[in-house]
Amino acid sequence: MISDQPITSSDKIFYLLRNAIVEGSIKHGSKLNEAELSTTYEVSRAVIREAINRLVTCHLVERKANVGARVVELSEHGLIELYQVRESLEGMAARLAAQNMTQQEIADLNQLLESHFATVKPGESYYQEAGDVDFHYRIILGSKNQQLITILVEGIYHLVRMYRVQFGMAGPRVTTAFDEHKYIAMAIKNRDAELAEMLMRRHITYSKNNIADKLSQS
Amino acid sequence: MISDQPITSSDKIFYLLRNAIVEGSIKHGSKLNEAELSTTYEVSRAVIREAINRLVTCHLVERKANVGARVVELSEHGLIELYQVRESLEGMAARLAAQNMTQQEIADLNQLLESHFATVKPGESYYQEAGDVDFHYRIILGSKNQQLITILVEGIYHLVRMYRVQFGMAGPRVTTAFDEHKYIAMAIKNRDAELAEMLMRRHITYSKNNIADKLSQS
DNA sequence: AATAGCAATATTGTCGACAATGAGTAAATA
DNA sequence: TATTTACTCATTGTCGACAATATTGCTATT
Repeated sequence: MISDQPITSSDKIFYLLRNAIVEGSIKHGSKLNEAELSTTYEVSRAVIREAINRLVTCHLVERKANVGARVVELSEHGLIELYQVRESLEGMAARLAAQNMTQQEIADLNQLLESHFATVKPGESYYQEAGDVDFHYRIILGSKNQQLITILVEGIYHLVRMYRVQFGMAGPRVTTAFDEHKYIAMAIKNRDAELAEMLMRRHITYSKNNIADKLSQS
Repeated sequence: MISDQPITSSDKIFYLLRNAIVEGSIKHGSKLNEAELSTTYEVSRAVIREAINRLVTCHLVERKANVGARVVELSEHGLIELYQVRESLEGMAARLAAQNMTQQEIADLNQLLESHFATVKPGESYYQEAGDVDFHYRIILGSKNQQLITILVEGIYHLVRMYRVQFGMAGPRVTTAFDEHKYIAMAIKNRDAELAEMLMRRHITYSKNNIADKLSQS
């Protein structure tokens, strides 16, 4: 799979801004001033506008006519909504993955889990961050449903990452999440679409509740 | 709910183009030439670009750097994928609607069904077109999940309509679809989220299969 | 002092021109 | 004749300036 790297100016600015927004160096809810960005990044306003439009496309930014663009607001309520959508879409992704992944892809998925099991120390948060995302991505791509892949990879997942980073969601749930992943992988291996969907939905519901608990404490 | 009408030039062009694409007067898969559109609609290329970007946002158009924008291609395979996503998202919408719709909204929903039942003659395709969409919209909005609403109303549904129009999907299934709607509404009225989701998923699966059968005949 | 209206300013929307890139064509070479 | 290469043309990307709109701050009036 050849990934076309950023050729155009707007591309670069888009990636820069997206990173800044996800990482929080541009705060959520803040306004994006075109002229200002234009001078700081040393490109024309047209480029900035183009980049902002692409940010709108992935739901990281909202724009009002004649008023301007703002980074989306983050809230506990918004996070719940996001996870409800994830539950629905990734459940379907798991179902389709059980039907459509090749034997090779399934083997790779299991190998990924084993390598994680080997390297991860209990209580370490590495797994949650990189490994978890990796696992979910493989299943999403394994669905082979382009519509689904686009919505999740280009739309939802940057928002998910934004919440993870800015709400500081790493923490425990490492080992339990690992087991959940294991069972999902097993269902896929058995080509049990029903079960794969159900387990994935439970997996996401669990982590939603886990997050909601944490937030209400703080 | 106050809907802000098209103020800006790009707005108008966006709506015009979207209509033309959905209705098929701009063919699926065809290229969008910026200069050409600019002269026919008598606006600058900037507003055309803006409009095209918004079409990209609702997945009706795809753009490649330095090459240009094309209307998405329609195919039987693409339609199946679309309906899988609908099944997943609208299932969740029905679940949430059962939890979140007000008593008033539920009453209105039932009244809508009754008025359809009164006016619709068997074999008439009116119901499929307007009534079906109306029913589904109410449930989507009833979910009260903004993320979900945006994805479906701004993204998926224009594509659905595009397939409906251009693949000529009206046909029968009127009366059976009506019954399915009735049972979904009942589940929502009883606040049975589980059942509402299940029935909605089945409803969409049925119509997917119905369409697939038709297409393979022709 | 509070508010309404108005003027000044800041910001976004739109425009036409130029630069950069891709696509198509014809000539040149093997 | 097939293939490569250089050139031309068509199309998209980027720019700075101007127009239209929203926001802000001031003044006047009650």
